[in-house]
Amino acid sequence: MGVLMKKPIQFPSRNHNHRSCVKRLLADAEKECHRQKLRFTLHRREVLQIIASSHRPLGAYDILEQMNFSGKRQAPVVAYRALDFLINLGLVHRLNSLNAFVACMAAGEDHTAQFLICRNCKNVGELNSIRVSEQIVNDAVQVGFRVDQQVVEIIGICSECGES
Amino acid sequence: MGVLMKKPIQFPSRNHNHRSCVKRLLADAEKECHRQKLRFTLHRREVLQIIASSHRPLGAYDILEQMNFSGKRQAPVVAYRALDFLINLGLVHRLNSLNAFVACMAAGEDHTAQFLICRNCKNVGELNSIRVSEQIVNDAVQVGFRVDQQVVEIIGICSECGES
DNA sequence: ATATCTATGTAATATCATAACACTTTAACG
DNA sequence: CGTTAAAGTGTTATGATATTACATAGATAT
Repeated sequence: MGVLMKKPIQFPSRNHNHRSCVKRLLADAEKECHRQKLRFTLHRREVLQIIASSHRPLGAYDILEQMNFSGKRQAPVVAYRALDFLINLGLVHRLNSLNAFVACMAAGEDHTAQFLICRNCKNVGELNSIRVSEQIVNDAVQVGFRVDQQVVEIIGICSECGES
Repeated sequence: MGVLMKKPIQFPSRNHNHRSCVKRLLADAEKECHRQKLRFTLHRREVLQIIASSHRPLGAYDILEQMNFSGKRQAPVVAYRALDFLINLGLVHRLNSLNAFVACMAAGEDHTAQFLICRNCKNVGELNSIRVSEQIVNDAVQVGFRVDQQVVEIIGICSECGES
């Protein structure tokens, strides 16, 4: 208990309403861009909105398909540029094991993202366990390895899908 | 100490001789294929040999380039088929964050592979900490998530590269 | 011998991601 | 303001990674 458990992150429920996620993320983005004097352009807003509207990871080309803001189909690079921006801002994460992207559920909280990926419903949650990340650093140090970045992606079955 | 530390896996030294790794892996492969009545064909042997000759991760097309056994250049699918086979056998691992492949350093030991990837020398070691994998399972269970598979890839600086 | 399963050869294509470069917009500053 | 520098966009092309489909060949079993 105590400091480690300050905010247990839930796996998103199956019929969870995304509207509040979208709203919160857009607000976070605006605030953060203002603070860092970065531009929250239309492409960037559009991509964030698309990603935040799903807790399923989306591929870059899935996102691209939904980018109909301007009416015409955009080139891939347009999506990738916006994604890079949002990832650097910490609002979007890339799932290496899926070549896909999800909105961050703990934006601004400075975390080492650890993902729970449900094989059944495809939803993604964040574990973000300080105990796990510290254990990794401790064990790596034992072999003289200095940790800069951790990729932790856990595949399994979420609670809702496991109930059946 | 005790059971957890039974075999601390070293990060491979920079000028480590790979010949013994290759030999051991090929022997493991033969043994395992014989046991499971699988065929250790020439393509499979060649790919394993190429991968085992490096502790740097190799892309599928890098491997393909070195597959000159038959003299002529092979189609990509040839490398991928052999890689799939070797991965299923547990002799090769895929690094999701690099889209690349490495030989397993703990073949046959039944482990959840966790990788240490040096940003500088590009060598890859295996951490394979039971404490880390158990911590992941424990923390996931807290949110009702059943873990089937773990992807743990740690990027940083190995001891040799950190000495400077 | 022949049926069956596994592996191979080959071509084509799908999927994911970046490079290069000209042009436009924004912000910053004298 | 007007000029300049930095950041963002549009467009085309290409690079990098991975799979599908299907015909053929080899191994194994009865």
